Amino acid sequence: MASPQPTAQSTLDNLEARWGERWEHDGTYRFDRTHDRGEIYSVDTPPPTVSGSLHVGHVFSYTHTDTIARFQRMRGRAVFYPMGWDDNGLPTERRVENYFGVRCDPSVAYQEGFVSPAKPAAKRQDYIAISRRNFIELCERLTETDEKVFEQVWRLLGLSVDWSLTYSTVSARSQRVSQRAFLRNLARGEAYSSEAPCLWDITFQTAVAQAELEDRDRPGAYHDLRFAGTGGHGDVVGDVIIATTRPELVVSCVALVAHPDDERYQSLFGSSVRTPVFGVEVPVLAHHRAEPDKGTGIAMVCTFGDLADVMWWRELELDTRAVIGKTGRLDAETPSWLTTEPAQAAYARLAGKTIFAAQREMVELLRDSGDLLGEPRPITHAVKFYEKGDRPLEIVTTRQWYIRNGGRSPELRAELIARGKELDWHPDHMRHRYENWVEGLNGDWLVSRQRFFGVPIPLWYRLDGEGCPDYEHPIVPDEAALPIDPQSHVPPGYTAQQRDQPGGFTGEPDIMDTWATSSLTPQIACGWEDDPDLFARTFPMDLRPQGHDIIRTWLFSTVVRSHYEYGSLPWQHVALSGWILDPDRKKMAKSRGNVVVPTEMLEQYGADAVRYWAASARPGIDTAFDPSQMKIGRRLAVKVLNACKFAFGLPPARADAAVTEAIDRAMLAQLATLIDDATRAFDNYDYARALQATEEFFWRFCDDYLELVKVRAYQDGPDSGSARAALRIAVSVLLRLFAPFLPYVTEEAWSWAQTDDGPLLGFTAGSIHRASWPDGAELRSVALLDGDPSVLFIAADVLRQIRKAKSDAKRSVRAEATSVTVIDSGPRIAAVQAVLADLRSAGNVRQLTTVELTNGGEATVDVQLPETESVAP
RNA sequence: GGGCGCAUAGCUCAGCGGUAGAGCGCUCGCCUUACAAGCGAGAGGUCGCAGGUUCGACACCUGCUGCGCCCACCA
Repeated sequence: MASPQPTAQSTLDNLEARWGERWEHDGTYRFDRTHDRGEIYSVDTPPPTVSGSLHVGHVFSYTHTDTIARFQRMRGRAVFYPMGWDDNGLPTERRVENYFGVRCDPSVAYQEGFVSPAKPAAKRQDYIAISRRNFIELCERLTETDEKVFEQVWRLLGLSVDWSLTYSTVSARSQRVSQRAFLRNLARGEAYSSEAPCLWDITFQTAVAQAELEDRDRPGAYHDLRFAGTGGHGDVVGDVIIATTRPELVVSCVALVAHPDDERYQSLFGSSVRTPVFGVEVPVLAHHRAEPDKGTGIAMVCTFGDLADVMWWRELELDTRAVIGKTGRLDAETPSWLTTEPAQAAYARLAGKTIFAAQREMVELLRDSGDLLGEPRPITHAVKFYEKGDRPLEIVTTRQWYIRNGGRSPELRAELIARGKELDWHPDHMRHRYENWVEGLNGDWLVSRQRFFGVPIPLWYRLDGEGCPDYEHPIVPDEAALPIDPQSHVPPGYTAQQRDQPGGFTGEPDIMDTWATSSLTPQIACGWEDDPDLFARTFPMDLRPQGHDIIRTWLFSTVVRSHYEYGSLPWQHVALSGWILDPDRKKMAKSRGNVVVPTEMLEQYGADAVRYWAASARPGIDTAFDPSQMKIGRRLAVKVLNACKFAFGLPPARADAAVTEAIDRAMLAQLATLIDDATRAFDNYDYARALQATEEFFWRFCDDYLELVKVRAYQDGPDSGSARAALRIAVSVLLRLFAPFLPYVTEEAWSWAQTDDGPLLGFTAGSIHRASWPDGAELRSVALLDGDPSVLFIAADVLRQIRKAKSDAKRSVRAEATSVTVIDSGPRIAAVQAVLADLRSAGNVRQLTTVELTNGGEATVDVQLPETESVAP
């Protein structure tokens, strides 16, 4: 065994910088693409959104993935572990706007060499309007610097990614993949465009998808409104009272709907009533989705107040009377269906107003007309919001692009649920969220966004003689020409002069939703079409790590795209990480202001310590941010260095030294079991259990085994070789078991060995992270372990009794015991006999005797300490 | 309304048919030739509640309670 190097250190100082540089230089984590698919382990790393800074939650979940990647690498797999940057989409746009004080206005001309203001304007409305091209240039500039910062954090944390594989979702290659996949969806009829009501965010001026919605409780009020009967269907027809939270939408009312079995409204079905204030005649209809318990049991259907309205509008084939536009204001022009002078006058008071203002005005109108019964009754109700927005969504009819996802097809839905069942979920119960989501889909996936920074939808439309686009037959680019921007590229067979001219063409203005591109990360990372050889070796991938909050978005959409393109899953395993909660158990989020900056944490505790904290959390479990766990991790890391310093400081073992002593063999037998446990846990993606088992063994190893054999290993006796050989094996194995969690200290200690013992038991040259994962069966076979593991437990028990006696007497642990008598059953006495010398030296016992119990009796350890001399009070 | 998860020591969490575990915190000790940023010892729990299965239940089953999350067309 080598003597300790002069550089051997027992602190964590500077390990990250030193080894980080070395790993980069040696290409320790470089992917070797010469392997076949079966020898490769490929990871579909989540590309973090590059719009600000990483936070503790990132550090947490990416560590989980890294432990698995490191385990697989040590198991001999060629690990394909890329990093991606999600620098495409709304978060980036927002950050660029605020960072530079600009906003994108497609009507503004491009400005060569645009320089942003030194300091952004204080108010959003004062931001400088710039062209789309200028805006995108700023997006690219900012994401580039953000990505450098992110990479530094990941390197410091010790992620074993191959940085040569890095991709970004807005790169030309990603755009090509995204557009190609979309065009193939289109060609197969999986993508289509449609003019239809969709959820619209009036702040961001874009349509949003079902997966991006969230409910928020908002105050509202029921307004009881009277609809006047029109008569003409018999004298029983009278007034109808409806309750609504959206009185401003009375002008958009197209029907009243009640349940077919609701006795209160039976006589009204088939008749019509007049809307208050406007006097528009609307039918009273029956539909089974109306709920007698809600409001007055009869609903005002408007185009469109909520998704229920859309459903009734579609199923009952109602008129369309929309007045709310994309800006969230009521149309300035008087709607055509208001034919009477009083109705037009009333609308004039609403025209052009925001929804909020229009509601106040409308309530006044209703009050004046006497159609508002009583006062509005305040309630709290759930309202749909875009998850990134802060104003309620409206429903606006627009032309949008969709990808079929089963929302309108039970057959497709069943196929996608079946895909979910094929997938190995870690933890398993997370599969319910997937099934829940797919079963609850109520429409196809809306992928077009009316934004600027993203992947353009690669289509043009022919314009007829009047300049109207032919949306049914888009002009499709050749795949070889991708990526294209229909706003600047000209379709084949046209000239630039024909853009937006009658008889010419127009480019699709929309971009794709960010999920439409990130749903293709396996294709992007694995080089779909661009590098068929790489693709064949890495796809379908092995692992998708991600947060459980994006099952409905990222996970599901990736499954959809792969299902279409390959008829298979994109990966076999998905590992879900939980969230980091602050100490109050709230989700840590930038908006809450409770975010801890990862770099500070890494500097304060060290990367290994932070990784220890992260890896202690069971897969999928939300975990409180807890610096005390990092302190424990730091302690563990220091302890590993110190234990190794001790082991390497011993005189070298002879090359042929055999493990002969019972206690040494017992320790190795336990070690073999530990290897089995840790390996099984890792194979099941339970890194936390592997860490816990290893850590538990390690502390016992230090406290008991090391103490027991220390003296024997130091001295040059006939049985010293056994202890030294066993220690060497144990240190080598433990370092490797810890390596996925504590890459820095294990690498440091591994470097002290300086020799190459061969792959099985000892140390191998080069990085520990390229060493082979230990194998319990091999350890047993090579070390010929017929050892009885209980010998170590029994010896540790007796040692504990000796320590307790000294502790009770307030003596030092090293204080001499004049005599110790172990009284116990036969087998245990035999074990004690086998380790007598070690027990005597570890306990500093002058005379150790054993007494075998017969006929029951109590097992005890009797410890005699010398009389104390004068003890000062 | 539907689904999922959780409930074990003061705190954070393991365990899971066979006499309740770890770390932190707390108490009392100890300079011990790897480690005082360390080491040793100790106190502390009717394992949410109620039934059931079993020779035996913290663990398995049923119901309940509380907390959290996911989903839902929320007039």
